[in-house]
Amino acid sequence: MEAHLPDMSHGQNGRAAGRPLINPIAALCADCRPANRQSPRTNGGRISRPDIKQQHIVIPPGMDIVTEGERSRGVYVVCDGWAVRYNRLGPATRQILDVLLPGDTFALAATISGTSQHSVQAITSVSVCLLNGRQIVSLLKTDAAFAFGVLQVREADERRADARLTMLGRLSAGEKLGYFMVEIYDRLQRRGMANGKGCPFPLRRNDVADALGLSKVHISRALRALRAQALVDIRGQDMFIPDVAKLADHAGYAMD
Amino acid sequence: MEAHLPDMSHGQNGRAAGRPLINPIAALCADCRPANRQSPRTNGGRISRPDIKQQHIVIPPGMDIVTEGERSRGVYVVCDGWAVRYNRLGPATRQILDVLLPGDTFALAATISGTSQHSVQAITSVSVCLLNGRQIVSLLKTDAAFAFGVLQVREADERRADARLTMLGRLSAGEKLGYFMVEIYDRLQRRGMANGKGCPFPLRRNDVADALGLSKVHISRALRALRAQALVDIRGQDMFIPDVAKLADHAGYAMD
DNA sequence: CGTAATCTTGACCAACGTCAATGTTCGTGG
DNA sequence: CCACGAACATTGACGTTGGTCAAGATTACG
Repeated sequence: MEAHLPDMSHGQNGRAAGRPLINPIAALCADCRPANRQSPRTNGGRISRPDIKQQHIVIPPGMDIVTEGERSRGVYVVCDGWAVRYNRLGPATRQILDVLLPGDTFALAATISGTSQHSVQAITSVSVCLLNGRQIVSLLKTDAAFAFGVLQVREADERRADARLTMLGRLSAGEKLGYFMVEIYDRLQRRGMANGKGCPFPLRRNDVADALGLSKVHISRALRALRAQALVDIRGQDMFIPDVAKLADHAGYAMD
Repeated sequence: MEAHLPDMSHGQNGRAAGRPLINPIAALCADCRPANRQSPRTNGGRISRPDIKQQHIVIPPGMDIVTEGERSRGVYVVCDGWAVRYNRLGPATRQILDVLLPGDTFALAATISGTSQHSVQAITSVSVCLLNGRQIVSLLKTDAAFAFGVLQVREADERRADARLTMLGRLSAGEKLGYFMVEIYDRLQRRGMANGKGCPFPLRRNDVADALGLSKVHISRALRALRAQALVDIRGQDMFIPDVAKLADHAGYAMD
């Protein structure tokens, strides 16, 4: 696999490449989110609006934060920990749609449409900030700059989703696994949550399998192959990537 | 496969189920789009804004309308014909991300971020309306109701993308094919472009293969199996679905 | 009517899934 | 500190799905 999957960067305008996109919804919770404190950039003077009611919740590992079909309780910001967004297809089958990392938001679509179309499960212990859905919607309907900022983040998410679809459709198991891991590494690295050689990785083999549409047994085999090529390794709750560029190249992941 | 994939409906609020979401961008081109004329519902009095410059273009089958990496030329509305949004992974490999039908829009993300991350190819002869990107962006930045409407459509698209990811990851070839066809039928039917038993289907086996991550040979085999079960048939440029509910059930597609 | 493109079919093969046995890790209580 | 059990991970053996190759059949179109 030589060709590269589409660019995953968050560059927001050709001229502003390199500046990460600020999520205006996550910014509402800037005071409570460690990942935010590290990038106190401009966001139109809208850091921390006291009029949006907030509620902090800590969810233990394995528990669902929102469930498919349930009525929206508001918009969530992940302050700490990892979660996954998933769909269930049967009692023993699920597809993980995305991994949610600190600084990500979820359940906006559910808030706009009324009910959630997917579940979100805590992988580690997760601390979230719940924002008042009604107020978010009214802000979106009246504040164009806010709505535009959210739309920008949405479009960037859509690119990531497109790239994930491409890799699910066309890569081999080993490439999928490499792609998945380097994508997570890259996202964490941009948030200052990775060092040059690795980052946390609390997902189980089963979770990885559910994200890539493979069996957990095959994840073991594919990982062994990647390990043998010194592309990536998982030890305990952490992943190590000896040469990020090499892994990205192997998986067709465009870094910048 | 008994369980259903997530609901694809465009119901915009629990209370407003059944009313299709209006795409505010497509509405700017209401006067030129057949599919729009059939649903002259309220969209805040914003039907047809003469101040957004428009240009009509007809693209012959097989030609790219936008190309990955190229600078945005504006936002497009499909007035007539079919196109596909895709990523190329090599000279002989591509992944189709979505099928674009009359009434759909594309290249908004490219307009917001500067360059396009994917290509769009005409399947049939396609007639599009090109809207001025700068003016769309300035409208998004100043008109909150407009931006909110676009965000709503985006969220609905994201649901469809989530469901597609789920099916790509977890369904068998036959289920994927059934899902793909009934999804297209459903989308056309909502736009009044299908009768009770079928609809146009100008895609080649190769296109279907590229959309589902399968080989074109296997598409033939899977189609034969579906045909044998009287679930769906393709004859020439049209598809026929004897029993839509039965096919939807087979593929785990949630109709309403 | 002839040529090119597309579609179908069969034969064969590689990738991945499933099952089941064995290792490993980690938390818990003695 | 050690013993135990539960959850998770790895490995091997084997079956199935879907890919590849190549040869006809069909369709579209000049």
